[in-house]
Amino acid sequence: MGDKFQLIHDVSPGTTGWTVKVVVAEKFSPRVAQRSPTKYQNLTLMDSEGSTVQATLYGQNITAFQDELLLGKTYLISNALVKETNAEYKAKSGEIQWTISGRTRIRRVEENNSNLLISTYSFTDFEDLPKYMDSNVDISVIGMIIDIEPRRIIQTRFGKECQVQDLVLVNKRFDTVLLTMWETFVDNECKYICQNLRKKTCSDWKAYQSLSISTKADSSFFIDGEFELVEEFKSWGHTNSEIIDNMISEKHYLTSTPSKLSSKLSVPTDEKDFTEIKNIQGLKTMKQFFWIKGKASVKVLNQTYWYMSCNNCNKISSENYGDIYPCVFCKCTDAKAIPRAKVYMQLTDPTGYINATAIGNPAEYFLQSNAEILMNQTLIPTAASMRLSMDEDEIFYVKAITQELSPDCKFEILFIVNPLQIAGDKNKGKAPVEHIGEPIKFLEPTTKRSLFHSDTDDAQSSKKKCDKSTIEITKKNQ
DNA sequence: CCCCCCCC
Repeated sequence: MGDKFQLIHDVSPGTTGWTVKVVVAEKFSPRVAQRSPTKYQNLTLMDSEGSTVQATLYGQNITAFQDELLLGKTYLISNALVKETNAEYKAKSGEIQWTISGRTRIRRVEENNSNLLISTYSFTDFEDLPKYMDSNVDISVIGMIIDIEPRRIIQTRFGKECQVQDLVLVNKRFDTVLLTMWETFVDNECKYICQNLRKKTCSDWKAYQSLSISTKADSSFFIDGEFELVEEFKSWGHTNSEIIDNMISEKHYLTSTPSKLSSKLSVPTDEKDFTEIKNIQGLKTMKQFFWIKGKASVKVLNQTYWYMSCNNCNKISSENYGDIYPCVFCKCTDAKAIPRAKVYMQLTDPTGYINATAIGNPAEYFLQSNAEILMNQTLIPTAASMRLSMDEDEIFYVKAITQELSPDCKFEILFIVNPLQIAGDKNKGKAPVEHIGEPIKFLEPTTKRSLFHSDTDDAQSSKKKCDKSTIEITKKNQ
């Protein structure tokens, strides 16, 4: 890791022009927020000195960046949103968190920093695992996955059905533990692990993973994340492939069955470790279209009237104007970064007002300007530089976006039509009316794909979510 | 058909 970049500690809220080189040290499962339909995903990023910062992705960014931010890989990151963690939730003050979004610039660096990652973890020996039962502390283990059992369905003591799948981990002393993956870990990690195991012949397995594990009070071990340290076991696995092959063919590790310990190991007892079904079902975004006749005006002068966008999909870009780049959202390889107008304004008619956003054409039409001018304008605008309010009524085609668990509606202006233009002239009826009268539309929640890997073909991964796995200690194999 | 920046 070089030193010509800033370190994580150098970056505070308000710091500008920074670039930090980081390794993705942990990548957690995406989750659905408890009190809103928002999906979020936390990452742990580590700089060259081993300092870490929590980075969070939201919504569509989770899938957009799933192949850009890979576990254990190194990146140059700039222009993340840096802020202090919410005082409501943080224990200590001054804790910093980065939000990764479309405007965050991320550049892959071909560096192997797995030694750095390893150096910051202390791994618990398999034989010491029982000590940590009930201790409720975080521990880490490192091992190589040498086998995976078929997935199975179990019933918890609460009668809930869960899908689980057992993995066999081996350490360098050839001790084994059985690691039970639960629920979404079966959908995500196990599927990936299976693929890698299947690809190889028995003597050449190279799907080495380690797992960070935390213990909970009910004696189970939960996996709450994943990291990957390939180098650690690569040569070891190769050197010892015969022994490992033999372990697998003899299935020594199955001489002790999980059921021996299963009475002590269970799914979480704490209700908040389960996601309530009401939080994940019926998460619909309701969209409704309608017309308004009234006036628009800018009430908040000090806003950004443009954003840099992909010329293919209009989504936000972290590139400079004119640059050709691969868009993470539409996957267009030669997208061009161009400015796009936007404006936040107030719509009024005699009965009241709403706040609304316009983007692209309607924004340019209302402001009587264009995106390039808006981009280059440095001062807070005045009525001389753009239109800030309307003198006469115009017609607005508005979309309402209601989030079921959110109290307020958001409005977006899709089209603006000047009544004079359609009054008895040839443009009449040419307003873009294809959405008129469109009934309420229910959309599926976004981002159904597995986050770690792009291979989720079964759609049942929308089932959620005790993102937990237990580890069960088996007898040593020899 | 996109902006905002959301969670523990």
